[in-house]
Amino acid sequence: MSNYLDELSEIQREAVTNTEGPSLVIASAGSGKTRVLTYRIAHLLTIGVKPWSIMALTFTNKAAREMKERIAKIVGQETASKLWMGTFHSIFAKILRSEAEHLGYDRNFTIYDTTDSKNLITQIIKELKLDAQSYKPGEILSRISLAKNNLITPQAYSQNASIIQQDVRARKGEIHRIYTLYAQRCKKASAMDFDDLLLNTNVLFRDFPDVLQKYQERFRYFLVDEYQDTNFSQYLIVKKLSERHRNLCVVGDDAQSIYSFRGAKIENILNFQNDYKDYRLFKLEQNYRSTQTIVNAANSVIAKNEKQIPKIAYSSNEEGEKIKLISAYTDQEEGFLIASEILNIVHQTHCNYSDIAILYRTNAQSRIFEETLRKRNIPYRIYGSLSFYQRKEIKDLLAYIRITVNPNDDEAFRRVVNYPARGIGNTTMGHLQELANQQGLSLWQTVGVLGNTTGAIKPAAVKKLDDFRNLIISFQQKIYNQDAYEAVYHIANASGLISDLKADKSQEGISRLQNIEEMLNGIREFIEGRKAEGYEETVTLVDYLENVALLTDQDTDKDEDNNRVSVMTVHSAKGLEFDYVFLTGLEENLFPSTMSISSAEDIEEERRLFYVALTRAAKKAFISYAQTRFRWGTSTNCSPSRFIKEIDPQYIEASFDENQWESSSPQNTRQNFTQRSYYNKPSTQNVASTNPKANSATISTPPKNLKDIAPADIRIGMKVYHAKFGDGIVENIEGDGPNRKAMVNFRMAGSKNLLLKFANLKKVD
DNA sequence: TACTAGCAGTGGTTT
DNA sequence: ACTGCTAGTA
Repeated sequence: MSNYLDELSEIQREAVTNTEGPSLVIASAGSGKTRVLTYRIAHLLTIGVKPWSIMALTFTNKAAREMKERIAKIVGQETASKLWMGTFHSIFAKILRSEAEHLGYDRNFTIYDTTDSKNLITQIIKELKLDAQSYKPGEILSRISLAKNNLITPQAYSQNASIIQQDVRARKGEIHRIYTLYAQRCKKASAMDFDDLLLNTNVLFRDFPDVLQKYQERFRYFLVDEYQDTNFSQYLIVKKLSERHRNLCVVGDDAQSIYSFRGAKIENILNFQNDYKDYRLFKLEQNYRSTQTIVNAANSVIAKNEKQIPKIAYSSNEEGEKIKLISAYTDQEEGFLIASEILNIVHQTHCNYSDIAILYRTNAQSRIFEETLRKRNIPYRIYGSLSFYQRKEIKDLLAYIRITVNPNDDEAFRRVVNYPARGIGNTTMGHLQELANQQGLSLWQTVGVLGNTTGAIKPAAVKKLDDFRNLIISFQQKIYNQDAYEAVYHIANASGLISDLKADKSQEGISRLQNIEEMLNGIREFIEGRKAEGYEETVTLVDYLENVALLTDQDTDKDEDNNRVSVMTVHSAKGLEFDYVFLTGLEENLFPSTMSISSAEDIEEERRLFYVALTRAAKKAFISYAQTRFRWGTSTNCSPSRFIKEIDPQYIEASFDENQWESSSPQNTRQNFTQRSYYNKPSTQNVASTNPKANSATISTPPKNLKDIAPADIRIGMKVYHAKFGDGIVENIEGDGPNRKAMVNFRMAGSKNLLLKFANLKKVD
């Protein structure tokens, strides 16, 4: 630990040791940014700064956790765990909870996720009887989000003539009313959405100077990672908090700003010098990660952007291999070719699967890689996409937990009031909502005063609502004296959720029940984790809920078997590195995305995204595109991305030939290529001895055959189930006659993984 | 009120 | 392809 400074280059060391005053670290890709951040914090601790006076803001929970682990190795677990390190959202959620009363919120406020927000907006649009065609919840939400990130309150929104005019021109003149109602409803439900966590922090600091002062005094050193991706709201929080001690170190790279859709302002980093005239600038330009070929290729592309801080990114590593272009007839073939390529790499270099990543622009592309990797027995892990916490049954259970902790949480109320069925239908709920609106109460509070009103809701329905209310009250009595596991176990049973799932004998039902079990296990692990950290009191439901609201799938990384190929979006690959990287789907209208091609600014962002993707690679990059791709149900023709052409050709293995592209017939059918890819790569050792004919024939028409199979016996582990197939692909057929066996690749409902199972075929054509 | 089938709309990246 | 909603039926 004494020689940690020796591991740094001169410029890195300066960035680490110049701890006082404002500093801007421009860190281009692979320049050791994380190392600088961790060592800077370690250095602060070494020179005697108290851990709880350091606030380090990262972009993802994962980044925070990894950094914490690295710091712990230098200064010890004990000290590291006292740092205030996390995402903006999690750090300020923590602060908001302890200051909630100032803002008129319950300490146990709920955090609404995007789905909750959209549901609420849908509800409001209905109540206002607005045209569903022009008012789409997703769009409205992003408009509201944008406003919040720029600290425009509903009131300010309604009074801002130019905003209103813009809305009216877009035939969405009522957005200000939706925004106002939305904010009111959230408040009434004691709920904050993601943007509120930042907005309300700003409100807190604006309206309660003594509170601001308290935190200004407490935190003496600030570090902000990925500064180019902060929005105005985040910018202002940091600015205000650091005003007192002025020890602010921001780290970022304008070339990697890829979150403007979420309000990020690249100007924050470009204009840092305006706010802090006495700032010190550290430019980390040497790339220690990638080969010269990769760095130069990436530079040749990003040079096309107008907006940027001048810098020279260079590599002193070996020249390395050229980028390999992979051209596929279809998206399926793209998957197969990449799988083959991966097997080759592993075979030739003996690297780990975990040194390889497949990156794509949209989550929708993940499915094909899932299937093709599965078929070649290549272990993989998909990040993002449908998160565990997005699944129906998990959301249901979470809703029960939420309403128990915060009964005013209307979205949770609506979700579970009639699940499992309690005879409280739309009619009753419609009346209840109306009453709640009239009286300015939450749904929960409204049920509480129903006895006093003689209204539309019939006594039978009132009784049912009361029963539901009493059920939740009985849960509430458990939350402070039981630990989270016991409480949730009780809730899952007493709510009827478990028996409802048990009654469902289908594949779906079984899988859902397993997910509930998994969640309960997760809670147990959470409790143990807390205790390991030295937390002595009972770990309650409230503790758990606080933790879980801001978790994403990527945070539940179990280290069981880590030797897997990483499969993820380019966005979530930010900050990571791999020896071998596959950039996939490099086609116009996909990467760059359709939505961005009309605006120069958006194209620049896509180009930065491409830059981020390419610079993830340390040793070799592969770029693939398909000539036809299944999108929105049908096959569409695609042309290769402009970004391929923007790479200086000297860095590409086979020079890109447009003619070859044009002349090849896009009419190649699925069957043609499927056979082709199978025959090209006949049974590698990983593929079970398959009959290629059976493969190509069945792959082309999966669902039809599967209908013939049902009901089938499916073996999962040691158990055999009668299952109805939803979707799947017949992988291989063995034997003969009416009772042949099939190896079937199918997806359990709600599960993101494909499972390879055997099924007894009743009848197959 | 609960359940099902059929239909329409949608498809971007994330805390 | 996939979800979420609506209408029709039990």
